[in-house]
Amino acid sequence: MLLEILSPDDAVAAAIEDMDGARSIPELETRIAQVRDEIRATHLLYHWVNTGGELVGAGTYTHAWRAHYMAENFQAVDPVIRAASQGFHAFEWAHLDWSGKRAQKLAADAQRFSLGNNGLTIPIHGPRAQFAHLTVTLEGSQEDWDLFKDRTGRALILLGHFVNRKVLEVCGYLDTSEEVSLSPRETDALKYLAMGISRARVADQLGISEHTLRVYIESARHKLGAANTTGAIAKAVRLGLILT
Amino acid sequence: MLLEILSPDDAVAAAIEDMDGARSIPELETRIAQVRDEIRATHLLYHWVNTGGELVGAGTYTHAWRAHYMAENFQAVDPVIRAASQGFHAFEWAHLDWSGKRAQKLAADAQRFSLGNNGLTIPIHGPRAQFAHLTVTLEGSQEDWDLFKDRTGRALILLGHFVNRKVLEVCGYLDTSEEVSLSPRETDALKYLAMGISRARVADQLGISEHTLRVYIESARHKLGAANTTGAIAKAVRLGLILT
DNA sequence: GCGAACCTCACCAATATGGGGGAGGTCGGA
DNA sequence: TCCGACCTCCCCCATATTGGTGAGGTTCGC
Repeated sequence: MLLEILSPDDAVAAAIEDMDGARSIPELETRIAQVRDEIRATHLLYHWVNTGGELVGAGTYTHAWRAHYMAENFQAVDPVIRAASQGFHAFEWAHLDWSGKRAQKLAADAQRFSLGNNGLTIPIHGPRAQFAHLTVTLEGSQEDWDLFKDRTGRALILLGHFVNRKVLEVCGYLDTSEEVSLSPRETDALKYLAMGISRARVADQLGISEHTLRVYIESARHKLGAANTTGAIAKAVRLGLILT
Repeated sequence: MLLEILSPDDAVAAAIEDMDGARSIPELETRIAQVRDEIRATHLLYHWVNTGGELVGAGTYTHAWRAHYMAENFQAVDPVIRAASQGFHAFEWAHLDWSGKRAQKLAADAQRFSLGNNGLTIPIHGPRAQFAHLTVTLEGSQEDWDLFKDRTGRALILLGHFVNRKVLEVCGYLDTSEEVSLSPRETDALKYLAMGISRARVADQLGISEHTLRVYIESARHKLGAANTTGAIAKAVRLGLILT
């Protein structure tokens, strides 16, 4: 019930406050391990999926499992990642579709590495298409799992929010030099092109010539540091510069 | 302090639970009005900014103000919308840059419509580039505002999460027929093109011919229902089908 | 065993894009 | 008052893209 969110395990409350003091990912990892111990979970993991570069995560999964997960390229077939990227609600692993061959291998390997037979994942979406998740697992009976969820499930939504907030701070994701400012016409140009409208029709719609439209496209493309229009539009969408 | 999140105003707690019973946007609006009354704010508003179509919002702003805001196209220059779309942390209106001429008119008009001289906005990012925010305002002194923030600020983060969750349910945003499944090669093709790499180099990188690459591009474009490659890539980025 | 999905490759012609170059007018902030 | 940013428009030429068409092989789930 929603009320449980607001009266969570005191240990979680204290740990969330402690989270704010972390100054690096390793410090965050230490605190996440403490929360895991205090809520008596098997594992607790924060994972920022689409950094576009180095892996950003903090949690109690072993290095052996992380290495194995990467080596097998499990992320490409992980039902958890897929569900989290397309969802907003927290969900249980048991409710996912594990029928694929590679998904079954992932499940079997996860069991072999003792990740826990019960899992709950909270999707986290941030600005500029940032996508992460907070996952908690528990090795135990269905009864234990149900009690565990009732006790901590909702507070973990808040934990996820603050962990992500802290990660964004620590990584300097928000005070970025990537910030680009497009003029209103440049924004319009990209927005309509992103809708798949031809240049001729966009020019028509904006009441300008195709030559003029091209000036806006080229200018925006340079501001975004993109090699071509396609790359510029992909970047603008990801940065949230064009809202559609 | 973080601890206050976990022990919020009892009225807010009850209202959050009540939120889950809403079955439509108007019912949600009724409940948001109740929360506004219980926390003694001037206004409380949920606004889904990029629906790509009809306005989705629920809150206590007057219809006169909403009509005026749209007529003046204030969204294009609203520092609140800009800061929320690029951020993750809750922020106060006073901390924004209102120096622009149009931003100043927005601020003046907002005051004339009695929106409240103090405002706090909580950005909300959902799946598939969904972007919304929960805003609370209070007409009052700095002292009143500081006390108000301390009392309710953190609980509103949770309120925002659940209001958005309920809106997504009510609108059927998550059980969408927009769900598209791209094959691994189609995904790779779009991903590299989105990075601004030329078709020749993408083909090179994937170890296939340009003809083959083109088959993947065309196939993905049709799956996405896009008129051209640019539109297809914009849609794939927005839907979170290509993670970069 | 069969069928759908995926992966692979090729061609022609018309249209679109991009790299360069040129130009002038308006508005708002310092 | 001046300057930078924005808005507007044009040209040439080389390259890339797109709308069509054709084809064959492999894998996996029912």
